[in-house]
Amino acid sequence: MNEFNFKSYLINAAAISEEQATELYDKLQKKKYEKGSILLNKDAICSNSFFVEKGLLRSYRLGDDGKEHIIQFAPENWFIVDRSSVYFNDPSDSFIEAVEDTEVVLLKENFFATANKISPVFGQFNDKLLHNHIRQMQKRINLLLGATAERRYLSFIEMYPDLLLRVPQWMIASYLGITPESLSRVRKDLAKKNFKPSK
Amino acid sequence: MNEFNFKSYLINAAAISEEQATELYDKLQKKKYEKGSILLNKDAICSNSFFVEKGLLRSYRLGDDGKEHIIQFAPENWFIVDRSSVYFNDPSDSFIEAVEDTEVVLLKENFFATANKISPVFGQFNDKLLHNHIRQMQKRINLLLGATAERRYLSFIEMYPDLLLRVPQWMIASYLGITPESLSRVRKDLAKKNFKPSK
DNA sequence: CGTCGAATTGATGTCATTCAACTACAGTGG
DNA sequence: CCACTGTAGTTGAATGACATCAATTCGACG
Repeated sequence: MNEFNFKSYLINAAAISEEQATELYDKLQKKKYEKGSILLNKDAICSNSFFVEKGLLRSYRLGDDGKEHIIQFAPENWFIVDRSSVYFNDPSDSFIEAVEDTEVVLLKENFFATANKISPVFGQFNDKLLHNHIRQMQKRINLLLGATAERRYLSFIEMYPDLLLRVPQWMIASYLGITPESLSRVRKDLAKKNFKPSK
Repeated sequence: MNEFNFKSYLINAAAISEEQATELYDKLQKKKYEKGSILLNKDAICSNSFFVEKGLLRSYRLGDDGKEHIIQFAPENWFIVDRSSVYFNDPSDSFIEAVEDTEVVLLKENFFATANKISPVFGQFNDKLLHNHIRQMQKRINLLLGATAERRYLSFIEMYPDLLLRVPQWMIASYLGITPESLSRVRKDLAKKNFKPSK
């Protein structure tokens, strides 16, 4: 059993009883992916959410300029999914890929909808996830609208300190919307200014 | 009765029966705001959603640089709300302001939750609104990550052609994350390239 | 008619990109 | 075990996109 398994997540974060969580969890499909493998391809219809029990995923898309833009990272205890694709049944415009060897729980598109019939707690919890997602996206928009590369990077460190050590620098740059070269220079400047991300 | 009233919106967009819609609608509070008035202040807790029946609202926040960044426009038939503030009971970090004289329907924070008890259709509809919101935000993030000022502007025209004529240019610039001067130049270039936004 | 904010234009500055070269290092196969 | 290769990261110089600052024009409204 993993340190971060979906069952204890349900109990703790979603306030679901241990019996219900156990019953649900045992029915769910688990899967392992090797580093570098693709969990969702562009143009496919996303029919699962993934809950990460171990490892690290990322979702990204190709911009009109042909460059990768990283949408989200998902380390342990996070969900990742193309919600638009799931909900609207649209072909996805993004990829999901394993950054490390990763173990996930697969949640079919209707997981929360059907679980909601067992207990309304699930519906409420999904609602909470949606709102968290919106809040997080809004923060990101705020940063992209106003902040310099340096402030975006600092805010990234603050929000995802654990990822710093696990994600290659060029992916962080891609997430921030800058080039790897620029990020390298930002880091150099910060070092000069005597900044240490406690690593 | 307005051309765009919440009642017909409920019937058409939310697939709610005419009787239920009528019953609900008559209980709801309506309000008028003059151009320039503030519907929600920063640091206040947002306790309403607003549905615009007539006029135009915008929400915006002040960046760390002290500049306004526009988060959203809401013309007729749109909702506007600081969802994070409503859902998490956080003080809002944004403002909502009337760009034109505007008539709104006020939806208390628990409108959909309580309406859900009348019919699950309301819950489903709110879910749809949340997913639409997420999809729209994702599009915006994609643009901010990759696109030049010009492509952002073109995409704005495509998505909100009606707003072009109603919103002052500096607000569009603010929404796009560029300065009014830059937008002016972008437009000049487009004009030279013989581009006409069919106006 | 005079005032004020919106929009345009020009000159200049700044931040980030681009392109290219170079280093460091991990993985591969001889 | 060592050379070979490819990818990540760094650095420099030139370029480009957008910002800033300042001056001017335009148009709405009292």
